[in-house]
Amino acid sequence: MVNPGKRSGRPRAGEERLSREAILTAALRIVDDEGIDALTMRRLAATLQVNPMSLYHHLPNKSAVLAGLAELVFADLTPAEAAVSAEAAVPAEAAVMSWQEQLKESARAYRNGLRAHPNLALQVLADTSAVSGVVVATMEPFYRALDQAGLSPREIFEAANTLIDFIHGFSLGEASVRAETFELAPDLIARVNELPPGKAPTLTRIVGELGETGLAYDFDSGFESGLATVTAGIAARQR
Amino acid sequence: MVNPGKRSGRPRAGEERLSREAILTAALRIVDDEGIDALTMRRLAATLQVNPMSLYHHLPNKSAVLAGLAELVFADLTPAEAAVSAEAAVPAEAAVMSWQEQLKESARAYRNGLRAHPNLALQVLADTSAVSGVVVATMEPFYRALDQAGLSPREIFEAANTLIDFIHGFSLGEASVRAETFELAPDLIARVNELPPGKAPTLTRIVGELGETGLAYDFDSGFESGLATVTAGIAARQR
DNA sequence: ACCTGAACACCGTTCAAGT
DNA sequence: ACCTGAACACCGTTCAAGT
Repeated sequence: MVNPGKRSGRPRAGEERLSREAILTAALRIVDDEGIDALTMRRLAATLQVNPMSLYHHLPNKSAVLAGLAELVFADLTPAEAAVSAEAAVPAEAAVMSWQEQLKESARAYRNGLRAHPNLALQVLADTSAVSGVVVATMEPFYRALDQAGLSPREIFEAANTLIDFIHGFSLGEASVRAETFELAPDLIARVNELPPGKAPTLTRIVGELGETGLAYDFDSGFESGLATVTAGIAARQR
Repeated sequence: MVNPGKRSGRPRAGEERLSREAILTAALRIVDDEGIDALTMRRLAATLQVNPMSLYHHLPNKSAVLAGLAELVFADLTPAEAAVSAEAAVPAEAAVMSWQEQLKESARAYRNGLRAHPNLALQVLADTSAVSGVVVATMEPFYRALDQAGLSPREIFEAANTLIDFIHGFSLGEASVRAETFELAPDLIARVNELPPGKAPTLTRIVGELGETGLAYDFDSGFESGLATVTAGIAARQR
């Protein structure tokens, strides 16, 4: 008679049962609202008004929950047109975009997908496991754009990896800042000024000159700059 | 009389005392040998033959231990010549290297530094906090090479960020594989073959063609490829 | 000043028992 | 089949007490 909120035994008829999907949805909510550390099996069970052990009937352990969340994020990240049948997939505007612009658009979408759940980004980037088929489907737009650039299969493969690595590294920094920790770029100036003189002379000089012209760093322009560089590098190697 | 290995009270004269450095060294050993999950305050104290609470006199909490480890890794990563005085720092061979080759060499050294402690890579990349001055000193070789390329301060800043983001993303994938999880590139072929047909047509076709020519992926060549692309991109934007 | 012991408020997970 | 209660073997950390 204690714990009136807790059901016991089999659920009442017509009541929604516990399911892998319901568990993952609740877990994602906790992570989005309170961060990754707030996600514990006991806490998760409590929000579902269920015994902690009930979860283990739908997911084998906690790391399966985390892997499931990573999968959810990548599922959202898979572009809508990929779900449509093969041929009619390319939207009208895509036809008039250069392959460079297509590649950049794909990269922006990928980054935005990772930003949708900042508290989970680290987990997703680290644990690219479990992601099953979902994560590879995510790479389709990159391959499509690079295919139009007339690269060889090997070159497409390597160019896609390079671009994705850049996005991952960038997103890592971006996620770290959101997680209230330090990041290389924005705090750079302050840090450099604290360095012992002579420790990094070129860095000190360049950053000093940057400061004079008034450096306004933001992630969006940083991303665009990197994207332009990587794309130009791919184009340069193509010729 | 129980726990004969445990000292109690003040340490005997002449015996080495507990210190922040001794704690971090022991912690790094545990992480290198048994992985990041094996590092607990209690376990750490046990290997130091000390009460768990003794650690808290030298480090405020566990995350300070992890931050300290990240700092250790970056300290090893700082190039030796940076410690020398400013002017005479550049070694003889550097003078004959092109800025591109200097940049690539710096990138290789940075990657190798991150690989030195694979079990810690994720922590280091995620928690770039705490790294204090150590991490920014790490960027000096990149700035030195880019400065020789004749870029503007702003361009140097952005190019360095882009290259470092690429290395971080690449190292993340590399570390994940060592941590026995899945990574995008090597397992790609197997994964693609399991995709529902029509889900990612270009990807499927390209990877299929890759398989025919016999794809042998390894991280070293993947890194070199990405490095060449990013460097070419920087050079292309320079002109 | 530095170290310790006991205690608090948590964890993830196993296992046997309920309906 | 699905859910539960109690229990096990851990955690990080606070606090008061020892030397």
